[in-house]
Amino acid sequence: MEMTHASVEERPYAAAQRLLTGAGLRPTRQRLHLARLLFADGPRHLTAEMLAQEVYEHGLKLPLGTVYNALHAFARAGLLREVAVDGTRTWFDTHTEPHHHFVDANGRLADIPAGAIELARLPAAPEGQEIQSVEIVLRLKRI
Amino acid sequence: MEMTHASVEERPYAAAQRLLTGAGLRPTRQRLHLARLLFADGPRHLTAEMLAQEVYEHGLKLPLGTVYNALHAFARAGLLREVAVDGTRTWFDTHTEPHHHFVDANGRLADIPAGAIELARLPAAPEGQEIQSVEIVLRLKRI
DNA sequence: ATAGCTGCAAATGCTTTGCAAGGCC
DNA sequence: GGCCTTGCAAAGCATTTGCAGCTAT
Repeated sequence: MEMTHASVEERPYAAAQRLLTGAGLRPTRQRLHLARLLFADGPRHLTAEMLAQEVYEHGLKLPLGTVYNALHAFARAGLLREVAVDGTRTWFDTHTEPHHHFVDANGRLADIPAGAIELARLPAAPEGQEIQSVEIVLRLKRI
Repeated sequence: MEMTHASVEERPYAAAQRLLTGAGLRPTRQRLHLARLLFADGPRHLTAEMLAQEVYEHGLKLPLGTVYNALHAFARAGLLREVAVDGTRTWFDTHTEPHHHFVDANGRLADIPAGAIELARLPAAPEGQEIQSVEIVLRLKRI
């Protein structure tokens, strides 16, 4: 009787469960909620606060600290990527392949489609170092 | 007698004075000090705190708030450029021409020489917007 | 059982702001 | 004199941390 009820509630989390377990993360209730919101649809760009707000709108309330902890755990596990494009807040991107971003006048992010931007030449890295990543940001303004 | 003494002390500030006045900024004592440190030599990348520390080492002590005010005034006047490459602090760059940056493992910035990096293709900006700037960051790691 | 999470609240670090006093034109 | 800037301290924000209690394995 518990079983039946539980399975109805938990089925939607099955994908999230696999995702977390596969990444070596404990599938806690909080993380499952977050993963479901993050990875249900296509690529997303959001801040911890935006995500906490979404959680809240879905009827659960998570402390911001927990949301940060989870997001960092996800990022460490390779499920998310942190993007630093403005000095004030951290964006988390569910799209983890190398790609670049538009930043609009309000500071919102959008992916630049793969292949739409291309480098013709890269400098050599300074002595004793190597290039780890290339990040291109195109800042937009309204016409 | 005042005259002579003053001129000896103020001569080093002549260039800074012209710079500020030319940019429409009042050449206050604090700004002159800062401008002298910032623009004496080649391109520099620093944070408000680093600059305040330098001021202190030169025998004057400026509140951080004043340093921030001055840096923002300089940036508004086009003497500096703010660079957001990490989510925690704001870098100020004395090099105002369009150019790109290396960010090393410690978060320190270095200019990428003009021409060492080149774009082959840019995406179209989304509807109703246009590209204002292109910012490329090459993150480095130690080998 | 136990290593790892969560919740909460306090702490942190950078940056901004308010406002009275001071300085430049 | 009038407006802008400074100094100082307090406030603001996003983020992190400490720690007791909980939970997944």
